[in-house]
Amino acid sequence: MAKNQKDKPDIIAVAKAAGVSISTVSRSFNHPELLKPATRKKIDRAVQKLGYIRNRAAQVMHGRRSATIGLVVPTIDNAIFAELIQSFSDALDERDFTMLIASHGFDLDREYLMLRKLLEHRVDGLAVIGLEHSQATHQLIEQQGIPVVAIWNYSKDARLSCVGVENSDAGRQAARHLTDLGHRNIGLVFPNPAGNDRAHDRLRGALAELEQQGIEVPEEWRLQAPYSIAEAKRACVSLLESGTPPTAILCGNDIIAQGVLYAAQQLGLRVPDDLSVMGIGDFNGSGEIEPSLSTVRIPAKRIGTLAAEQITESIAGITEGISAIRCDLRVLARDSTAAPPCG
Amino acid sequence: MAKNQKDKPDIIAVAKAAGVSISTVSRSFNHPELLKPATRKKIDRAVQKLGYIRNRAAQVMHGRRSATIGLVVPTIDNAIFAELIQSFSDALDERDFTMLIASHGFDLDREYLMLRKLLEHRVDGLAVIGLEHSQATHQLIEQQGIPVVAIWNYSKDARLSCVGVENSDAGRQAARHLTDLGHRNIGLVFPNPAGNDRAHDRLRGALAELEQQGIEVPEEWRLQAPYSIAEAKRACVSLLESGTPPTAILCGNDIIAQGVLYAAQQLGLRVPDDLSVMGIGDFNGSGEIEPSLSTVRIPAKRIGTLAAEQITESIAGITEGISAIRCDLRVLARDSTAAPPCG
DNA sequence: AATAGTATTGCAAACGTTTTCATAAATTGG
DNA sequence: CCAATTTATGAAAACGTTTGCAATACTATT
Repeated sequence: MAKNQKDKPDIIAVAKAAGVSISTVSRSFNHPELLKPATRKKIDRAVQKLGYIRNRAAQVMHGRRSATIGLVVPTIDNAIFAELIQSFSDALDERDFTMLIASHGFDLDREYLMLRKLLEHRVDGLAVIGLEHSQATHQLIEQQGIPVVAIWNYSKDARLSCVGVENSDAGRQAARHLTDLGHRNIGLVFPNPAGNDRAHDRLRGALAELEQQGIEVPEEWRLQAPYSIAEAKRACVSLLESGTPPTAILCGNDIIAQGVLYAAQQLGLRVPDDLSVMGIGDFNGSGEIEPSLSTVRIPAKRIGTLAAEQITESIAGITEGISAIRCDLRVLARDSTAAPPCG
Repeated sequence: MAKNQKDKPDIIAVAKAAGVSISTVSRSFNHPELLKPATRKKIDRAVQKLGYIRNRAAQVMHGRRSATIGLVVPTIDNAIFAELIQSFSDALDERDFTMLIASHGFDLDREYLMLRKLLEHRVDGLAVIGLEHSQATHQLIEQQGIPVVAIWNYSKDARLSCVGVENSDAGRQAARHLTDLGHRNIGLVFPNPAGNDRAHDRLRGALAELEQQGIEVPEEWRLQAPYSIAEAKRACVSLLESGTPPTAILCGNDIIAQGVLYAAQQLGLRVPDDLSVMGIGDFNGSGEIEPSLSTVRIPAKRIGTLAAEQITESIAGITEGISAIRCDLRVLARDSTAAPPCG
């Protein structure tokens, strides 16, 4: 028989059933070593019988941790964020935390709202993506004095603790890989950098590297594409069909690169013979595409795990102040890039 | 200056600052229409000034909704679950709920633990994937009398409210598509069905359809692959290299299909001329792969949205009892399937 | 101007825990 | 066998809200 909403057993019911006081029951959960084994057993049996489940809300009210962490991401439905979220969640889980998650669709004003929402639930810590946030967000964090970790982007003098990679470096390395192969005519397909410091930094890094080598990228070779294979593919087709296509395309992430790869295939261009395609990210499956995608590996799993460690330690008071952890990048030269066609 | 953890302003501080009673402040949040506009303004200003954020935990203690829903999935890092999670989360968000999420890695015993964990946080409702769960899980749900929705799989006489598709039908339709094209030699690559009723049902449906048509699938053409492009690709290479490969491969989901596609490409097999590949799911990007993947479309977004509606309505008491919502499937015949090579 | 409503606001109990302090029980040493 | 510890348990305050009920301040009617 399904019980009615209201008659959820509470600690008092357990105490009665076990024939002990409330405090004793509470202790059996929080400091079991203080109880006589016999008492503990009595309580365990009562808990079992009644199907009692602790009420975290009541604990929180007493000033205890909520044992929850809030994560706010631009979007969940994104190969590499999904990988990150998974590892972050797993690592939290090992530490007995639960994850509250919210997404804002790359809108930093909505991000602020989501943070507030999570704060209402009294999360013990907060994780956000990237280091660029609205003024209101920074103020909120400052004011609440709650542990926060920024994931994905790294900067040695960040305002927030962070765990991530130097995205400008990712862009630089990707560009460098192409120029090392001899490319001088390079197209750029990146996401909209507004409110997305990862994309912004990558693009900046790539352009810096190219400029340093005296390479200029004409306006018509710079495309903007959202995070979508379909749209990247579509956007790219026109670029490749134009009279003078580049010999290589550098993409802001592997999803875009995948779209570009398919666009090339559709147009009958051979990769890498006719066109080199370079990604950033090394998403799940990037190594299995045919031709396998050259990319700059960003260790999503590792970042997620480290971020979880950082935030929980910060909550436990083990870590003090701001810490910045940089994860290494490395170019994975696979089969989608090669020297440009003889020229 | 970052405030100390402890001096978070509470409703009392706000009341003092606004020069009103605690109850009035509380009302300004929960029944603003009862307040004189002037009073409301005073309170708003005080809230603003102090940076007050409501404490949901205290509300929960008073018997109010926590405004949270717990979602337990096998894994977050999975193209189609990610899409589902996103739409579920978005729909919840519109209804002012927050999502707690946990994953169990296809281990139904861990699923039970996760549910308990979420219950400790007093979620107002619970969502799980599929209709197959451990005995303990069913008992827990029964006993707690909490609204639950099972997502992804549909059955007209399910023990739980559900929103999903008839997975056996998905398998059947996929098989049917191949046989309609004339295939009789069909390989099967599916995930491990243990604790995964979606995969199990699809496989069952496919086999039923094939059997009905007098087609038998030899043991060596039945492969098991996890949810991974890389592993599916690897597993499939050996099958395709064997002396007598099938003319078509039916895959348990689009990720596996993608792996199979790449395996074929790697081996120089032309799809669909030499080999047809059929997926199930219609993941993001499946239509853009070259060749575009034929598949059975499962409307993940729609399912997520409906599930969110169902669970929130059930919490609000609008819906009573068990309801089962079936979403339609349809075959998307794209470029990865064609008639078998002349035989 | 007095009365009857009605619109606002305040008081205090209740929600389910944890924890400090106090007390009772058990153990130890002499 | 008693005093002195040490161990195990209980009583009650506190946490930050919401809400039923009571009180007060208006408004509209006569």
